[in-house]
Amino acid sequence: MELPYRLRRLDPGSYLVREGDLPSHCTVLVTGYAYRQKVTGEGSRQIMAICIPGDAVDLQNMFLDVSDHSVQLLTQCKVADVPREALQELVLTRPTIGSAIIELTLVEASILREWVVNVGRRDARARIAHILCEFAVRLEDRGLLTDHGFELPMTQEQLADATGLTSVHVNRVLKSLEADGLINRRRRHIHFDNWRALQDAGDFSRRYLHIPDQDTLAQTY
Amino acid sequence: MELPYRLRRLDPGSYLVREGDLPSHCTVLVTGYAYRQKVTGEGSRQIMAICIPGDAVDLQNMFLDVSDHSVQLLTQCKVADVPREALQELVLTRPTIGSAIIELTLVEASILREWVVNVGRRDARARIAHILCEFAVRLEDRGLLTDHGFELPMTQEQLADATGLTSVHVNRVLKSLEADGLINRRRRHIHFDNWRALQDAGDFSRRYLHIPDQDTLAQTY
DNA sequence: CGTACGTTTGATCTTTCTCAATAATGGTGG
DNA sequence: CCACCATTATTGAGAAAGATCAAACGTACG
Repeated sequence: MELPYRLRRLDPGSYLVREGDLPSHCTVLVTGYAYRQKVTGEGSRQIMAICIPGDAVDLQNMFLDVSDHSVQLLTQCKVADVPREALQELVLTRPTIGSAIIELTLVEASILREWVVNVGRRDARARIAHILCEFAVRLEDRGLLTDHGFELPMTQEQLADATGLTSVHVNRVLKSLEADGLINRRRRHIHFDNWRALQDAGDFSRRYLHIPDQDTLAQTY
Repeated sequence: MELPYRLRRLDPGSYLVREGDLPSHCTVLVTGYAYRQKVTGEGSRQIMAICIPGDAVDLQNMFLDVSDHSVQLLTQCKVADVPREALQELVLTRPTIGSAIIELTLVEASILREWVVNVGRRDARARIAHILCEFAVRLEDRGLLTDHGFELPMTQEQLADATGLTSVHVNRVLKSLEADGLINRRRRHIHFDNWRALQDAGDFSRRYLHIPDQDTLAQTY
């Protein structure tokens, strides 16, 4: 399958899609990180997903009309834009690809369900631990995990908007997780000192990510 | 398209899928209501979606492996089971159907994103108002809205589990919404006394539901 | 070297939870 | 039809997690 595409390099803070847009192409993150976001009438922001390299950012907009949320870059990114029509065409001519897209979308929905649980029914400590675990496992699946840690590409305020907390409280929880020996921080770099305990603290199970591979994080501990 | 199916009638509380299952068929709700649910390690429950008549309940399980959540009935239901293979086959032979399923799944994801916002960044009053609005508009779309109200098929405890609150607090908020003249309750029946104000209170906009039709609720007020 | 942004910390305040008890409501068997 | 039982709804009082406000401290970067 040879899809037409165009490469772009964008700076942190750029929008890939804005709520209300009617985008003409589907963007794939080649390198860098982004997040899906919505702002309430009151003006507070909620982040509903972190996009990592390899993620298709707006399948939504290929098959639906007006975008229901925004996607903003966390870091400098290289992205590939695929025209909307090309993708729609591909789904119709190659049903196998259609199935693959259904699968991608279903996994995304599964992750969203877990986010609802995280934000709705876990306390602050578990929420933070959970999001760290999720991020680590997803990165690992893409081969982006350095030894037992990673570079968290977001500020504590963004972490707060992803967990439904305030940045002040996120800070306190991070410090507490560190004090308890679950993680280790050097600037934005998170190292897992006790992966097992962090998973427990976050009530984390990787089932909902639907990643078939072996859990090497678990193996090395 | 003539899909093979089997009809069943089930009682409230029955499970259509359990987390961890590997279901062999996809269920469609013909009549009655259900919800998607997950239970945390601490034992608290979060409801992530309400299924209404006409909803396909586990597309998830058609294309993914082990189920990541449970689906339980709110009311007595009539359901149709379609074999997993039949549906997978259909997607491959009829790409148009594949596109339609992608679309369904994307809308479901959009609703989930809004739930994350609701539970993560709105206060109790707005959460309740929002979920009532969402339910009303979805029912309206299926032609299930009686004049300007509907029969809420869930207890206040279930409403609490859907909004990340406690049943006690849900009760207080409902009473306050009623006291302020936004809604009217007779047993489980909710009547919208001031649809405009309820939408405002819930920070509700129907965009994320991706329903093309006109908003008749708005027209009649 | 200064400015902007992000992090850290402390003190106080609010929303929502918890615990507990009472009142409706609906369904059931006699 | 009625008494009884199990849910569900309602209400009050006190407790707690997390928010808010405010300030100080780092660190990167132009």
